[in-house]
Amino acid sequence: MSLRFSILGFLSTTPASGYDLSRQFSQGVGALWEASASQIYPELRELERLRLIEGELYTADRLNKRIYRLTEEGKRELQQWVEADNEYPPERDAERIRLIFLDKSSRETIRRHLIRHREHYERRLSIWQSQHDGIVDGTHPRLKERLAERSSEEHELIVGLKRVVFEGNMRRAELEIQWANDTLNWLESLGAEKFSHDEPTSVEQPIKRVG
Amino acid sequence: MSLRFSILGFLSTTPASGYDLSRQFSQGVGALWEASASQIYPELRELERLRLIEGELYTADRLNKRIYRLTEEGKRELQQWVEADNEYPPERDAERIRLIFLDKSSRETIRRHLIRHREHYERRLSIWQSQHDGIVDGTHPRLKERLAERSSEEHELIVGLKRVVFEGNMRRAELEIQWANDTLNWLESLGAEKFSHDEPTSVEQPIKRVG
DNA sequence: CTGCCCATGTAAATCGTTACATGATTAC
DNA sequence: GTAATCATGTAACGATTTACATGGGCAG
Repeated sequence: MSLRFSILGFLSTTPASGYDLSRQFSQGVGALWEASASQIYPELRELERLRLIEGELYTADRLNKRIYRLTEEGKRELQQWVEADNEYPPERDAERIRLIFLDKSSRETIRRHLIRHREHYERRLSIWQSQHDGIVDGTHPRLKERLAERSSEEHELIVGLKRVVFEGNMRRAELEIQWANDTLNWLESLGAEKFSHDEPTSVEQPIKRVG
Repeated sequence: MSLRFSILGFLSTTPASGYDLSRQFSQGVGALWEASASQIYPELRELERLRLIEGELYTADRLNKRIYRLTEEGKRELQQWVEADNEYPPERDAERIRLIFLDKSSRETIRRHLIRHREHYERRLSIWQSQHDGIVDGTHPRLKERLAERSSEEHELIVGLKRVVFEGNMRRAELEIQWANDTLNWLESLGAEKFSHDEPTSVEQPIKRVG
């Protein structure tokens, strides 16, 4: 159900077309919830059928697009969902499973995994960082819209909630990067000569010079 | 495919029945990869069909159970998978989405979410902590088995990999707990009197006394 | 006139959850 | 005897991915 409410959440700030949403769910909103176009279009139909959103055909720019907006019922359903207790997903971490069973592989292979792990979270960090920055410096376009229709005493809470969310995610990414570095250091510190079926190195492949 | 290889990984240490596996995937292994019995039994059949595992009927204790063990082909497939680059799952975080849109709710509701978040990770922490402890103090039964059939020079790496995995997860949990506390403090620090549509209080529900 | 972005989808397959079903053994 | 645990599943549903399909508008 979370895709449903992520869409409602987005539309609670501003109306949008399916295409707008599919771009947002692979970029902006995608920093917290990713979804593909082929998921979004059918969900929009279903949401309209349930009268939680209403679509209006928009032909002003000569393109046939449907712009969806929240209904009052949609607002109520969204509000109910955001307040409800979250059900945390089951733990499923493929990279940890790989590491657990990487004990028959070369140091170099383990190193590669840790480096890729670090790189993955460096990319994540930069995404979350840029979202965060847009929020605190006031350039985030939908946040602006959202603030515009709320009283100024509310602004600190509205901005603050979004800020702490992205700060939390940045801390997650930083942690993964640090952990990967710590683990790389630990790996280095292990006796380097012992059982290296670490690919054929210069030891295995001496350059034979004929005198 | 990760369930498949999590099962192969488990069986690479010790043979087990479907029932053994389904208990493990909701307890021990479940600390990294959770799965239900209804997922595991069909997957075991498929793995047997692919000749990656072999089942043997075991009736010694008067119960009809099938004990599965890895085939040589299964070992090779597992090794290949653990070394392969991990595909990180798309970002999908329902609790973050809720927080982002909780800006129309009372402080008390937001507080409740943060407290439940902290509690969730406190439970996770205790699970990961106990796995970790079993690994470093040498009481983890399957780790013992795994070490028994490997040379003693390998032991430091084998134990170390499992240790760093659970240390990493503990650090994740600790981070979430700290973040939740920081965010609770921030929430407290916000002017407490402003716009509290903090549940219907005595202000909204004055007791009307007929004179 | 070609390729890219806008715009909207469908179909098949995979993966996972929830609910249900069944029977045997063991502990109280 | 009855409840818990052992042991193995099936069926229906829901969520997601991947691949494919189609057509209009716009810039070089």
